[in-house]
Amino acid sequence: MTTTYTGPAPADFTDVRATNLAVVLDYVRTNAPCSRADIAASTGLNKATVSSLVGELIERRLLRETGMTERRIGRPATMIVLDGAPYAAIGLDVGTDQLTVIAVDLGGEHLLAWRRAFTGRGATPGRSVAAIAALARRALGRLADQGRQVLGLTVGVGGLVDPDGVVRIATGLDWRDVPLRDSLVRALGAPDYPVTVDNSANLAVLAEHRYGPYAGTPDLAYLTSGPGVSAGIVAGGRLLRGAGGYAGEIGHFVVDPGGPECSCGRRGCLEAVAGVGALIRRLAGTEPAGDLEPEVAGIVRRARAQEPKTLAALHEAGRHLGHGASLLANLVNPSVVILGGHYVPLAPWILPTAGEALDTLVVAPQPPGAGLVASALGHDAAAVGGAAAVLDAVEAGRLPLPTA
Amino acid sequence: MTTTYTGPAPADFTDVRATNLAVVLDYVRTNAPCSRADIAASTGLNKATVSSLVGELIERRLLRETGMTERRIGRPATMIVLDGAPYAAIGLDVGTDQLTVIAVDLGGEHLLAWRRAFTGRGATPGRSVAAIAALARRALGRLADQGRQVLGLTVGVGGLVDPDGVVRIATGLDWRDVPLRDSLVRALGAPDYPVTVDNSANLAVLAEHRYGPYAGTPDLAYLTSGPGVSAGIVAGGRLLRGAGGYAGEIGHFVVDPGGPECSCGRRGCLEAVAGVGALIRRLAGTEPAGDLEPEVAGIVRRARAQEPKTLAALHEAGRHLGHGASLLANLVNPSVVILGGHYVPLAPWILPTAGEALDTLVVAPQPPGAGLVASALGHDAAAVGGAAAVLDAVEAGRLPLPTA
DNA sequence: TCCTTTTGTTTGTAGATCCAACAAAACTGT
DNA sequence: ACAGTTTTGTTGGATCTACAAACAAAAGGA
Repeated sequence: MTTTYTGPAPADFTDVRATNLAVVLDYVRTNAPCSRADIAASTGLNKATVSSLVGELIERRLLRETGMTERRIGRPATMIVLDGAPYAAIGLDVGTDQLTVIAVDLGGEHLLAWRRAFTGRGATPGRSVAAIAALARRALGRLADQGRQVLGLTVGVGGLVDPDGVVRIATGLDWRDVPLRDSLVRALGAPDYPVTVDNSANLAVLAEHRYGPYAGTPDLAYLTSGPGVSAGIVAGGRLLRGAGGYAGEIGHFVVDPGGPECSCGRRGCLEAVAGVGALIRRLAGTEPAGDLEPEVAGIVRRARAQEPKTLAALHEAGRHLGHGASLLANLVNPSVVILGGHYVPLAPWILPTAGEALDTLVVAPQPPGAGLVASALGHDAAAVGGAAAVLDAVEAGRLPLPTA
Repeated sequence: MTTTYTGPAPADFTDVRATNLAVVLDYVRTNAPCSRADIAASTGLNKATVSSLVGELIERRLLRETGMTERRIGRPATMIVLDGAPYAAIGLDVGTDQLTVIAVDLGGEHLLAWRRAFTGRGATPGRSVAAIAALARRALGRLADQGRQVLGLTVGVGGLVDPDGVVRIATGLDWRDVPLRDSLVRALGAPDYPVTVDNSANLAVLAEHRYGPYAGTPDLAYLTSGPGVSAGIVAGGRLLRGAGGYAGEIGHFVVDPGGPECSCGRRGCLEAVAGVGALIRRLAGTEPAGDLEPEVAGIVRRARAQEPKTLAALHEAGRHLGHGASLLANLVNPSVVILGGHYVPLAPWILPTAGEALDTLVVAPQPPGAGLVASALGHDAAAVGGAAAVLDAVEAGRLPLPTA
């Protein structure tokens, strides 16, 4: 007899324990090194409870005591830090022209960061999946050599990804309905850690939410461009996924009905007027294929040289991007909209006009410092975000087994 | 010593209890009448635990046993239902031309539904607040006569409302920075139940989420028009508020750059091309002031008579509205976008073109039945949503005191 | 009349937090 | 040098809650 009740889930002692373990873990992550007394005072948990929680986390090798102590009056505190050694979280980003894999420990320290050339478009999905799995296996091997237990692997793809890890549409890769998660699970031999697939922009905003200058801000939006334009949104402290997992599709929002033609058949989509691919097409005259980075570097060079045509194109793209950002700002009201991906090197020329457009189009009163900023995390944001997603899951209660 | 830690909140036994009380309450609400055994079987809670929880809820007069029993083999069950008598939740919507107050019991049964003419524009905010308070007092008096305890009062306003209940901007009322919540609390004599203020569209989508045909769907968007156009979004089962509480501002999204002028100074805002106010201006030729309902009724009459100009205008408004809805669909990916407010009577002529526009503009694969629908809740949605907000708070743990 | 079935309570157990008291380990002052 | 102060972290007991299993209650069926 299957129950069809889908309302709120009942709670239980293990939930209380899991919640409080996560609270302690989160506190140590953001305030390390700290003492048990600090944790108790700041979180409101009882000292005895904190001792018990810290004890369990040490036993599970998530935390570690250091010999460090502060020179103060009173009994010296035994300081607690995250235990960097035993675990690793892996994020892997599938770009059109390269694969990026990043592994971090609990504290966010990079354990490895590899890039590999990759021909996303042109190869069959099967070959691409094999290449992705091969890179993942290499990273897994390295981490196994270090004696680390893998907490999870999250793969980012620029496209529509459903909750089962099937890539519905990824124009940059020419993929349709590719069951990436299942394929990877099979290729990696049905590992015991969770393997998930998500949209790259979703992962990038998770990276910002955990490691960026606005870390912990409950409402963030992230706007990025590979070949297309896509948004990731954190609202109320959680990733906004939507009913099918397809939230954040801003690329085909029409900002300029008379503008250039878009790959979707319409005219003046945000992607077509302010996407990095479109910028390259307009400024370099070449069809953007393969690695976009040198092309972007070329644009930066010409902008630095004050080339009028380049500056004008960037300013106009900025205006349109500000228009797109205003949509996010008005609909979701984030504390800040972060520009990422290839926009970051172009930010000095894009941001002024984009910020101006945003300010005139946003309805709500904006606190000072709100608005539009460039990401400080660099190109690996999506891969880092994949690792962040794994750590989010761990902190949400999926703790690794004790001494497993 | 103020703690500055803002991470996840520690849990406690009382949280477990509150959660499980809410689970039982929610189950009975959606499955009444039901027995203790039903609850245990469906929620997974232990029979003994359910007995304890139901006992407490009966003691607090939120549930009630009925004599009813089912004729089956085995010991007959004592059926449980929501206790309709002791409590009331009040929602009050402030329109430009009328006030609506609704009171419901725990089960959503309407206890009263009053409308009153109201001159929002023109009167000073002080006078308007006095009128709102007067209507609330009348409703409170009626409920007190019935011996009901008030669980809360939520007031909806069409405009930007910050988390403290200050109405930052409400163009329909000509308000700026009106501290409505504080004023009401004072006018009602600092009552012991919570008084809150929220955006009308936010409340309307809460009403849909609780009482509409899509009740319980975790991702919903609501698009409504008074004089302006505004959206309310439920994402991941929770209302999307944003950093400042200003989410859902879709009215000044530019859908037609060459279109008619908008009150905001730009051209072709969604509000200016598809707002009900703009429709009236175009079709009736009159400046929409005061009650919009008869004007809308006039448009419906002319549409029924197949008047070409009216039909064309509605179809065009529908196209633009579909464009606006596509933004919501692409950015937030709700299961469905619900058209509310004055759009409901116009839906037969708006929906076809709007749905068509939406379908061509939405990027994500849509499951059948998704898309655009007209609200089934009627004009009182925002007021009902105010009451729903109160009940949400109760079910989130703010249970009334036992025998208070 | 006895058995079966289902309901709801009772009784005891386990787990987790909290409180208060205490022990431990430093610094401080005479 | 030594007691007093201050802060840390642990220990034992009380409390609260959910759970499991046995049991009592109330019907229908044979």
